[in-house]
Amino acid sequence: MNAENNRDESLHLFIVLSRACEWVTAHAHRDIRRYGLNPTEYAVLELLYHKGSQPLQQIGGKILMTSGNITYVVDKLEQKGLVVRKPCPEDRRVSFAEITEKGTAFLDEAFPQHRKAIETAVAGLNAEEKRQAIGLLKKLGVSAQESFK
Amino acid sequence: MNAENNRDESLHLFIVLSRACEWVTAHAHRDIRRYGLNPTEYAVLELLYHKGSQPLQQIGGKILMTSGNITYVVDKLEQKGLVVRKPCPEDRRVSFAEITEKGTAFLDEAFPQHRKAIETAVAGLNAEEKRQAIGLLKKLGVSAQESFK
DNA sequence: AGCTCATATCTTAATATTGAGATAATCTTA
DNA sequence: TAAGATTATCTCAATATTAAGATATGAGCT
Repeated sequence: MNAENNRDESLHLFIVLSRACEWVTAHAHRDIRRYGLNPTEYAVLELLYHKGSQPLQQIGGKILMTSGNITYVVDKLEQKGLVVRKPCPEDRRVSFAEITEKGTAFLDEAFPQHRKAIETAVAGLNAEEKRQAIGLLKKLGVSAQESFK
Repeated sequence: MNAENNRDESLHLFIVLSRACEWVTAHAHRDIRRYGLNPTEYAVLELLYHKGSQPLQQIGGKILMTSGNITYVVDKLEQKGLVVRKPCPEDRRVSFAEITEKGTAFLDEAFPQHRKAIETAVAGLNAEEKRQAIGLLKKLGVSAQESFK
């Protein structure tokens, strides 16, 4: 393999990666809209549901988002009663976002449906192919993150 | 493998797919901003550069975007002198977007740099792994698109 | 304590994107 | 040919997101 082929493969990889992600995401977003949330709101809510309370800052790290947008999205979720802010006792600069009972009840209902939508979206790969894809994508994601200084 | 493991793998696949795409895209976007364009503008410009003039409608199909946004983005590119609208002689509802000389000269310069940025972003996989990933992602993307009725 | 630097959140204005629907041209088919 | 359906673009208001920087806290040092 020469340098030129390698070039082409890199771009090609980026294209098919983007496509696959767009279309699987299209399934996910369509599902989320049924719940009256936008994708960002859902992503934050699910993060809190699965990982517990988070400082706003860390939400931005886990879901790629600027700080201004985090504030905005958490405001929205707070208005809907799905999330509350809790001041951090050790560091008064820090606010935690915490899911409310209403938020938990909501995701208890919505999450299994959401999971089904994702299963449908990725049904084009069989179990072994999924396993392979996971391995390759994990490696790719980690290295791309690390080389993004 | 039972149904439950399969479930978990689907979600897991979606997560690593999203992550990989986010981080590779982060490289691409950072590169694009150096040129004074936003990612959508760049995507439209590159489409015209590589595939020639396109009806606005078809731009929306190739880059997932709503029609209102296509109008807006093509306006922006037109203001910057990188693109012009050309009416279609056969169907007067249709406008083509066409890249200008200035736009072509711009991408002659920018595209090789952009390609390098992508190469760096995906350098975590070797040639064989890229080949495998391309195969799996192509299959996944096509099936996700097809099942998104 | 006071100073400086780094960090976390928030504010605000500018920009980007969506969603609904208006407008106008083409196609279909009776 | 005329009516209705479809398609392509555009308009515009509402919403989402970014970018820059303001504010406030904490940590380390003297």
